[in-house]
Amino acid sequence: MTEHADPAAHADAAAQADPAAVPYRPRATLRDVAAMAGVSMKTVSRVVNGENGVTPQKVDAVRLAITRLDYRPNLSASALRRSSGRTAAIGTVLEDLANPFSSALLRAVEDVANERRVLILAGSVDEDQQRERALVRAFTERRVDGLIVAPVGEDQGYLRAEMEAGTPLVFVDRQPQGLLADCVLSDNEAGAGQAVHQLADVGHRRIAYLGDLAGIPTAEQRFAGYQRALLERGLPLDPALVVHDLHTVDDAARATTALLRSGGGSGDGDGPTAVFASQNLVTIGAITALQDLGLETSVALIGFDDFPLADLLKPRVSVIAQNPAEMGRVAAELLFQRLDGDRGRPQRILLPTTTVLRGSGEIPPAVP
Amino acid sequence: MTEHADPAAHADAAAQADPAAVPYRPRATLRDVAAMAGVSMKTVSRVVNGENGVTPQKVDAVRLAITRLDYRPNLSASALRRSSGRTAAIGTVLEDLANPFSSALLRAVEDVANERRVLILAGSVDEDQQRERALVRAFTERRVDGLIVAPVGEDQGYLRAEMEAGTPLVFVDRQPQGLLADCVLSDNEAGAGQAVHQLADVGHRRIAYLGDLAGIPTAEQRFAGYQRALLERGLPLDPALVVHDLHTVDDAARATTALLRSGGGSGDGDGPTAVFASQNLVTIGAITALQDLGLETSVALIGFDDFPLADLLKPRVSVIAQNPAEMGRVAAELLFQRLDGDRGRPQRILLPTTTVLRGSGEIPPAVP
DNA sequence: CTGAAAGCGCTTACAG
DNA sequence: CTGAAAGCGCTTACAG
Repeated sequence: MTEHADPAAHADAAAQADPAAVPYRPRATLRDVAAMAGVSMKTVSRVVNGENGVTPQKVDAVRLAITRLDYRPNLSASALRRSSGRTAAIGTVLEDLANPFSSALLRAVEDVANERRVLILAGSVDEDQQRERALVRAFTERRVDGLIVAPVGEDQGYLRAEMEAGTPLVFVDRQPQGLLADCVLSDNEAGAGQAVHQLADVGHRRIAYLGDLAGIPTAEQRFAGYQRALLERGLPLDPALVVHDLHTVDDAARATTALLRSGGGSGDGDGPTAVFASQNLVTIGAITALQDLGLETSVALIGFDDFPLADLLKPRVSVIAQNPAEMGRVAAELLFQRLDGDRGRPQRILLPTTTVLRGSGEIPPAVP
Repeated sequence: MTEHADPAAHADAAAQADPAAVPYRPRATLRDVAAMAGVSMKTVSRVVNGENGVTPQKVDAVRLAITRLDYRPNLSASALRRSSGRTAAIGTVLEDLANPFSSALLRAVEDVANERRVLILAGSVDEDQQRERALVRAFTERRVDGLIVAPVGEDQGYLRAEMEAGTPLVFVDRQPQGLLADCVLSDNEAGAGQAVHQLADVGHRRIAYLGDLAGIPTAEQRFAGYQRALLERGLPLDPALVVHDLHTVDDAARATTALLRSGGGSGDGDGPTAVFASQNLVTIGAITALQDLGLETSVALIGFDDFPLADLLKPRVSVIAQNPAEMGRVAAELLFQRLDGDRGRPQRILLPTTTVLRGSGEIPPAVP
């Protein structure tokens, strides 16, 4: 207010208050603490690291100096010199930190790491091999203690050098290619099979498959499960009911609409009477299309992967649920087991999926 | 297989293949590269950092050695010695990495940071002040270049030392207390006002407020907006229509049920004819309750904060949408602006909310 | 254009 | 119980 009344005074005040003129206060170092406490750096180091064999008086003097100087140890410097070299940080490379699957997984990793006071570096790859490699490199250049990776590239052989250097590595969601390493996966094939069996149990014989990009290993496994279950049920595999390469909600909605228009969902044409959507976004696209066509209560639907609010929709959406949090937890525990020295052969852990019947997967085919 | 036939052979094979017997290959250092290339460490350093003034022959020799040794520079060591001290990593302290708001925000921060080849350390506080401080401390001990914090504690004064040491700090979602610093917030009060005005426009006079823990600043601001809008509309503030301290879906569902049973949602009692749910989980709880009571098409509802699938529910759910991605982007850009030397006075950026009318917010009160 | 010496902040490996 | 010297992997500040 005063400043506006008197520009000159304002300028002066600003110059004086100009934060750029105030140099940053340098951080106190171990040496500063030692000087203030009147002891050697080694003694301060002992106190900071909780080693014993320091007289109480010196401990107090050091503690006081630490408080007064607001000393924060530099963990990078400490890790550099330490024989273990541990940085107490791990890197997590995921598909997209914003999607529910990745973020639930990340959160579970965090919870396990947190118990050990280990921090998380995280990044998204967006289905881009270059990003995967760039992130891994960036993490290793910072000497993370371990890596959890949801691989997207076609070859993870480039990680061999890291493994040989002793950096534990656990893959999640998708199996690594060209490298033998720990991994934690959903049992995609069995899960897809469960969906088909459920739909067949209700009486469906024309079950559509809506799948993600055919090159993705998880998509392939789910399609394999679909095929195998049809076989087990003695149902024909009708190519007209199979659509691959759907990667967005819109893709899936369009494909669903086309499929149902071709035969009607009433069972009286050659269209499907039930739909298995092999992935989250595809499921949502299918729901959108079913709603638009007014067929949501007459065509059965089971989606792979659960999603929030699935039980608030009408009908409630039945799903084959994965457990990303469990995947993250198991992966992190395996990683720390390796960090603790376990050098047994690489493990491949398959996590079971859960069939969650809420309504849409129980709709029977219309009786002609 | 053979191993099972001959346990001794197996043991032998295991001993020979025992990975614990294989020592990890130590990582190559600058010194190793220099030795192999026949140059000094300084020359290697120049090549690694892309400085010029090195003869092409030496550059080639160094590059060759780097490739052959699979050399990865140690960025921690480099940062320790560098005058800037930059670690090319920032810390992000959020409410819960698994919730959609936090994860969308984090992802946006990542995208901005990624352009500058800066990495993200991230952690969840779960509404716990201790965790907030512990995470901040852990991040600063690793000398992150900057901090983005969604504060939960009642006082952020403890961060003053960090700011004075030159670590830029940007708060998101909630305003810091006891510290003047940059922050990026949703305009909660105006957003809540928009909701009430919309409902009043449709004819509602009895609008319930379902709120989060009363101590949370954002909840307070939303309640303030609710009150102010009622005043502007000349509507009475009926304490019977106000419920605070809802923090879970179940809390909210119970409160909604109680509220509607008390007067019926039909407008003929003294219950509400419309509901303003001030937070995501509360909105979902309210929807659950409305559906259970069969009132979802007769009681109007507007939720604060958008959520996935809101437009697949019946009726579609109207919301006051925040923009967590924009919040993250703006916060990150502000942070990097500070890192680039901007030492202007702290900014407080208010992000506008958007009213998204999808159906539930347009339901008129029943005519008695 | 190139490199030897010193030092970032800390811990190790000793010696007293 | 305590501390002086050396060194982790790198860059700085020089000197040639």
